[in-house]
Parts: sequence; structure tokens; C-alpha cells
Amino acid sequence: MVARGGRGARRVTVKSIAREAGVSLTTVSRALNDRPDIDAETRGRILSIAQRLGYHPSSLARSLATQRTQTLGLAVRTLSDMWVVEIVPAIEEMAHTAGYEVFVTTHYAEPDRERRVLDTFRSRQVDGILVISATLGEAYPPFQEEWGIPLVLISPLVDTAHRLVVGNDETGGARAAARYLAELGHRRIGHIGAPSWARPGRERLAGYHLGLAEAGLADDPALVYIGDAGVDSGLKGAEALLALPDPPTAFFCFSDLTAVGVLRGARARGLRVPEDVSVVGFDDVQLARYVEPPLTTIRQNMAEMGRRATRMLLDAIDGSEPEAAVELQPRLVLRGSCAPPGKEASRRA
Amino acid sequence: MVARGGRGARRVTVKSIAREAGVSLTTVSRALNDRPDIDAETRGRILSIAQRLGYHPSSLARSLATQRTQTLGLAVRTLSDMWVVEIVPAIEEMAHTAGYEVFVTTHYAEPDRERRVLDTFRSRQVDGILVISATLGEAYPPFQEEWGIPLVLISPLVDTAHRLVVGNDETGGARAAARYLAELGHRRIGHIGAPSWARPGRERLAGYHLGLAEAGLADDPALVYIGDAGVDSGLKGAEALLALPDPPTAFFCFSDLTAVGVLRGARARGLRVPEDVSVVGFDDVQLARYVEPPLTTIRQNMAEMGRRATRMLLDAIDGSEPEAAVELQPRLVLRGSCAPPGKEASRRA
DNA sequence: TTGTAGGCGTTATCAA
DNA sequence: TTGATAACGCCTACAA
Repeated sequence: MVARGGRGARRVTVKSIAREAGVSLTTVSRALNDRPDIDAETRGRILSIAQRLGYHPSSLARSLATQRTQTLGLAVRTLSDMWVVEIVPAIEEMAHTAGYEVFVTTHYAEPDRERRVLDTFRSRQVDGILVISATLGEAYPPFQEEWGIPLVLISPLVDTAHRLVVGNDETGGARAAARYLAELGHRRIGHIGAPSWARPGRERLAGYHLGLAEAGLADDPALVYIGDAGVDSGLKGAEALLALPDPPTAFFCFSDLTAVGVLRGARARGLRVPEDVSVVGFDDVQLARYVEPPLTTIRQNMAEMGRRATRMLLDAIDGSEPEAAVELQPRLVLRGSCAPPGKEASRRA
Repeated sequence: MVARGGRGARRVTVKSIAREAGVSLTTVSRALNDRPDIDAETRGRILSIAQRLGYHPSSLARSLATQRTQTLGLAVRTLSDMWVVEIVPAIEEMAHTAGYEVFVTTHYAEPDRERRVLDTFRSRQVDGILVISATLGEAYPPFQEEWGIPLVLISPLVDTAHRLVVGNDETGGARAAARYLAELGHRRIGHIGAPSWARPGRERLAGYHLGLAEAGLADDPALVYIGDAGVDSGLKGAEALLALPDPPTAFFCFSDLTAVGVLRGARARGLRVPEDVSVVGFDDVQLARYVEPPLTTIRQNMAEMGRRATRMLLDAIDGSEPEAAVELQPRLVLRGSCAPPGKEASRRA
């Protein structure tokens, strides 16, 4: 049997290098960290020895000594929030160029789990924290003040007094969607929404009401269906509303996923989109482009949100005064799922 | 101006607790770690003091002392590989219940970036590493042997001599797809593939050929279009093949995304799916269920792959002999995108 | 330009 | 059952 290297492998440390080079630890450290106060020749020699020995610093030890980990903690709801694919790379890129590594974890919108994640972040001493879709609201302040770890919230699900927040104007986006539909000529506009315990659900609903009001449309409570934000809730919502005696000719949906559900619901009823019924989604996830018809939707610039949030965090970390709370404007992306109400639809109305 | 707590906040350490409790560091450590060799009363007192002071251990220091970080490094290609949403949670769950935290990073299938990621993992001294879609092939062995950090590869993109690998039978899956199409009665079956530098592209193409051969079908090179695995390559591939004098009546696609492209290409040509042309995807990502028609596709059980890989890694970490290389069988998922060749199609053929 | 010594917060070893 | 003391690997005054 061959001898197994196993975990016994001797580690190359500054000490080994010092011994090999015949200098002190300090000198090695200086050479490795590219300090000015060292002889060029000495440094060269040390560096090449380090190279030859295959030296790799222990960030554990370094962090313990410097009290900086060069790490950012990023907590997201789930990896299947489809826009994480857009925001995470944006955050990572910015962090990397600033010399930070990013530690991604999930909190599943469960306060307990979120607390545990934050705990982990603290015990690992990350230098800063980013939480997307946070559910903890009031529990944050001690974090920044007591432990000195700055924290930035991105699109929190709950109301919060936290200072460092970047969100987007959900209400405004929803309002734009509703008005667009109204301008197209729709008079019965349904809404498939999400539970109101979370801000997006609440605010998008509010925006919907606002849009209707501004367009001078009656606001029929029967046209609002609240589900769980998934495809199925869109499907069920569409079934329910479409079965009404005076059904909607257009739907403003909480998310692209719900919108996809509505697409299916309409199709199941033999209705064509957009000829018979129009639908607007929210988020502009990758999926939106590929369903048939491509979804008209509200796009939040997640990459930009990520960048702004990271900038905020980085500023807070190195003590410069970070930008105050930021709210970005989403915009309407026109694709193929909307049209003026068709003949058949108008006749019904 | 209010005094800023800043990073000056004094940390609560075992030492503070020891002082407060009037015992030694050692005793505190024992109490905190639930050791048997300590007086129950003492322990209780220490614990409550720790609680009161708001003690939180420094995993940095602990790891430095124990040489274990209780952390697994997970490198994925990108977060937009849509099946990461399936595999990552599976890995995380298993890791968590075994007391490990998971550190997710991206390597973008770039060898350089991958090397850097592995470097980070090593300097952070993760206890084990998982790489999905690895591109490094031969460069791994030193890792395990020299640094004693076990590493498991999941679906590597390149051939590798690495011992700990879990993959799935790409060839078999592709072959099943081709045969299924043949059994449906199709005689001209196209393939929209991916570049052959990566194993999946190569093996799925091989499986396609195998399936055709087994069905006794002629293998027309003109029916193979190699693109970049994205939606656009599916679209372009469909356009190209459908414009052939003797076009295919069915497509086996490298991925669900390519399949979506084919769907669009067919539609653009006025062809209906599945009446005029059938299409099979690969991966069964979330999207597959929601396009119209829902995609018949090859499903790899990513969650299972994740679990097997994690088990392997955990075994390797605590020295028990890990299971040898594992190859999982994908399976065909029947949905709405396939049918026997239609009248129009048959007439053409 | 280089070296000495102490500290970062824990755990582990060995006595008492 | 408890307590000194020495690691772990690195950084950083301060001194030479």
C-alpha cells in the first residue's frame, strides 16, 4: 500500500521560508506583503523560495491577526429566485475588484434561518453583509453598532428602519403596468397578486390600484386574486377570474412566473394571448423572453441594484459615508403579450 | 454627533468570560464545548455569563487552533446554469446536517478562474471541495495528496483521472432520446449540439449517433448543427436544418435552452410542434415545463448527484473509504413536444 | 534594512 | 475537576 499523504502533509509557513532563507519571520512577512522597507535582493530571494516551496498563506491566521477577512457575506432568499443570476455576478465582480471574496448563502425568507446565517457571518467575521429579501426588519441595528459589521439590505420583504437599503419602486412599476394596460383600452384589468405580508405583494397591489384610479377605471375587488406568487397561483387565478360573468380582458401579474400561469390558464380556456387577453408580468426573468408569446413585463435592473448595494457596503466598510437609501426605477419592457382588447373581449365587456 | 460604535466595539472572548467568572480560559473553553470533565455547576455559571455578555465564538481562531473549518467549498460554473437551483440545495442540506457550512463560488468554466477559486479554498482551508463542470482535468491530484483536502468532481467538462467523480450517463440519455424519436416513426432526426471540447457536447452527440444506428437509421451529417448551447444556437440551428431540401421532422437538442430555440425557429417557419416537428431537450430545467408545448426532455437527477457527491466528500474527509466513481442514469420525461411525424411532414420525406 | 517580542482568540497537552 | 502553558500562522509595533 502506498503511504497516504493524508492530512499529515506538512504545511509551508512563513517560518519554513524564514528558516530556508536564513532570515527572520518579519522579513519574510515583509517580502510576501510587498512592503517597501526591505532590500530588493532579499525580497527576490524570499519570493523565489516561497515559490519553490509552494507557499500558500493561511487566510485564517492572517485574518485573525489583522481582524479583516476580505470577505463579504451575501444572503439570498433562494437560488431559484431567478434574478439572483443577474444580481450575484454584479455583486461578485465589484467585490472582487475591490479585493473581497463573496460568501453566498440562502435564508429561505425564514427569520430563524436568516438569524442563523447572520450568526455564521459574524462568527466568520465577514467584513460586511448584504441581505436580499430580508425578513428581519427590526433586528438589524445592533449588528452595525455593536459588532461593527456594516450591513446593506436589498429589497427587504418587510418594513425596516435600517439605514442602508437599496430597493426599487415596486409601486411605481405596478402603476406603470396598470396604466399601460388601461391606455391600451382595457377596462377590466385583473391582478394576480402575492400575499401582503411581504412588501412586494403589498406594493405591487397598491400600484395596481393607483394605476386604475389614475386611468379613471372602476376598481372591482373581484378582479384581484391573491396567490403564492408561483406558476400555479397564476393558473388558478386565471381560471377563477376568467370564469367570472364579466371577466377581465387583461392581467397584471405579481411576477413573470404568475404570468406564465395566466398564459396557461388562458390557453386552457381557449383564449389567445394577446388577442383575447393581455398579460403583464414583473421581474423580467430569463423565462419571460422565451415563453409564447414573449412576456411584456416590468424590469428591475438587478445588476444595478447589486452594484449600488455593494458600493454602499464597501463605503461603509472603509468608513466613508455611504450613500443614503437608494430606490431605483423599474421600467416597462414591451414584448408580445399585450394588445388592445379584441372584438370578442369588447363584446363581452 | 453621536459617538460611532464603529469597529472599535470590544469583542467578548473566552478571556472576558474567564475573568468575569473567576476561572481559567481552559475551564471556559471546556464549558463552552460541552466537555464532560467539568463541574456541572461551574459550567452552568459560565454558560449563563457567556449568554449575558453576548459571547460569540470566533470561528477564525477556533479553526486556526483545530485546523478544521467545518466548511465545504463548492465551485459551480455559473449561477445561471439553471440546474444549480436543484443541486446546490441538495448539497447544502446534506452538508448542514453534517455540521458543515457551504461556500459557493463561480468558475465560469475558465481554467484560470477555477485555479484561483481552488486557491482561495485552500488558503481558507476548507475541509473539502466540490467542483461542478470542472475544466481542469489533470491538475487536481496534488490537491488531495499534498494538501490533504479531498475533492469531488461533479460532471466534469473534461476527461480526468481524478478518482472521486460523480457524473451521469450522457451518452445513454442522448441515445434514449434518439431512439424514442425513431420509435415514434421519425426517420430524419436532427441534432443541435454543443462544441465537442466539452464532454457533454461530445457524449450527447455520440449517444445520438448510437441511437440512430440502433434504430437502423441513416446518419446524415447535414442534420447535425453544432452551436454554443444557448437559445440562439437552437434558433439558428433550426433555421438551417429546416431550410434543407430534405429537412428533419424531429430534433434532439443538446439542452432545454437549445430546444426552446428550436421551438421558436419552427414557429417562425410556420411549423407546429409537435404536429409538424418534434423536439426533445436535455436537463429538464424549470423552463422546460412552462414553454408551449411543454418540453419532452432528458432529466438528470441533479439533487441525487449532489447528495452522492457530498456523501463521497464527507466520507473522504473523515477518512472512511468513499464510494468509487458514480455514474447516474438520466431518464426520459415525456411531455408535449413530440408526436409521430405528421402528414405534411411525411409527405415531405 | 532587519530582528525581537507580543498579540489575534481558540483549543490541546500535561500537571496539579 | 481545574489551571498553566504552548501551539495554530500571521502581523506589527518597537528596537537594533
